[in-house]
Amino acid sequence: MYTQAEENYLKALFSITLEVGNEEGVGTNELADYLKLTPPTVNNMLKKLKTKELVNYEKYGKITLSDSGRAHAVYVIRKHRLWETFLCKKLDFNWNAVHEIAEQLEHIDSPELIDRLDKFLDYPSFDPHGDPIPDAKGKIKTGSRKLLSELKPGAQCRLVAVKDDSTAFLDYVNRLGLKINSLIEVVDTVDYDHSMHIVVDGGSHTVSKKFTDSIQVLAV
Amino acid sequence: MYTQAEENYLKALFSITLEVGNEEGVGTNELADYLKLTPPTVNNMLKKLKTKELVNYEKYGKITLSDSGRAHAVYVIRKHRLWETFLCKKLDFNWNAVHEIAEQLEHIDSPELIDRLDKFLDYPSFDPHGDPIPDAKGKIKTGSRKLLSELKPGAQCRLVAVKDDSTAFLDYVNRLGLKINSLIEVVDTVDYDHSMHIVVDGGSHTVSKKFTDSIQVLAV
DNA sequence: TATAAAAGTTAGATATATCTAACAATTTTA
DNA sequence: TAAAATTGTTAGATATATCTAACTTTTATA
Repeated sequence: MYTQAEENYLKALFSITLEVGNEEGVGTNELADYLKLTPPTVNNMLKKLKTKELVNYEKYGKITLSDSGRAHAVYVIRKHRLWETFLCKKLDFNWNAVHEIAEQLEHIDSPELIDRLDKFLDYPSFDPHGDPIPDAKGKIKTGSRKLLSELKPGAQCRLVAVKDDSTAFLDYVNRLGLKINSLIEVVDTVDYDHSMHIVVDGGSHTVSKKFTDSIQVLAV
Repeated sequence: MYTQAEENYLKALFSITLEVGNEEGVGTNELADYLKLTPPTVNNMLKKLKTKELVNYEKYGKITLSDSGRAHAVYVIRKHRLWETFLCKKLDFNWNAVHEIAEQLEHIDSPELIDRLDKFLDYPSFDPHGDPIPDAKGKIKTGSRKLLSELKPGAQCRLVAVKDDSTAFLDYVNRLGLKINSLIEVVDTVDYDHSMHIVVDGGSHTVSKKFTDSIQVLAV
């Protein structure tokens, strides 16, 4: 099986590729930066991951995940997001307090445990942050995720994730009554500064472009 | 905090002391045997645990837990047993299938997680094997645990644990309809071979001394 | 295109937790 | 009580995952 360190590298490679849309691969320094490790450490581990055929990598070249590497990365993400969902839905943790615990839980090695947890949570498709949870076959529901700022007047959507972790931002989100899965209606936009009129839970608000850029939604 | 290895040593020391009733302390080889490690490995770790003041230990002497060592050992046992309870009660695992997974989960480091899990499970006092779960203050419900074979006719008790892991035995236990917390009534005993007449769930059975020696109960 | 900057690698050290082989102390027993 | 058996320790090796310092290759730029 895979060590915790190995799983962290696989997950990091998968995430960087997604976030940066980095098709051609990831660099050693970039990965080191992301994992908060030094480049030689990463270089070292890369050799190991290569002999295990989890990554494609040549000296001085870019790093990509192999098929088996990607499959396991997706499984680690599945574990992480299922545990986050458990922590929030069942243990009443606040959704912004679960990440660190899930970082530990995601390395527990028991496929049966994960399948049963999935069932116990009623096969959720999204975690408390609105990120999709890969299913048992590794399939990830993509949907048409957009930023709230991209929507036109008249559009309806549901909040699936936020892209800002600051307390100020999260407090504001809460104050507006926004939660995961909240229905948001775009009433109007202001051309001048791209601020937006939205309706949430019957309440009407005007929010800035800065704000709508940090809200990820799924069109209804 | 404590590493997984350290937690395993602490737990082992606590368990050996309990099981063997070993008041004066544990030997290096004994501990090595229990943990399935070599004596030098244990010797090495002991030095480390001593500098951390988790054990009392002098060269060639017996090993005992310090107060802080014992406190943490109890906490690890609390974590382990709460997770086992979760796996059985919530995820429908069979009670003899949860140990290995709990061995992993017990090392997750988050006191808040454990407190919330405890609450979620409604503050259980016993795990699925009938072993007591230390409470948040480290207090362990002792009760008057006995073997079923020690009881006299007329006595009533509840099953808290079994001392045999064989399939044959467990199948028999199931066939009798015995579960954790089952009420058992001792009707009669046969002097000749110490077999016992018991009533479980309205059903009457005659069981051998060999059997009643493997059933731990708590008097009602 | 030559040089400077950035990115990547190698070599060697450290910490943890384990091992085997050899040796030392303690305990048992003949 | 001396020899044998058991128990415990030391020394040195291995594997994993990390680091720093020094060096090399690639890329950017003047």
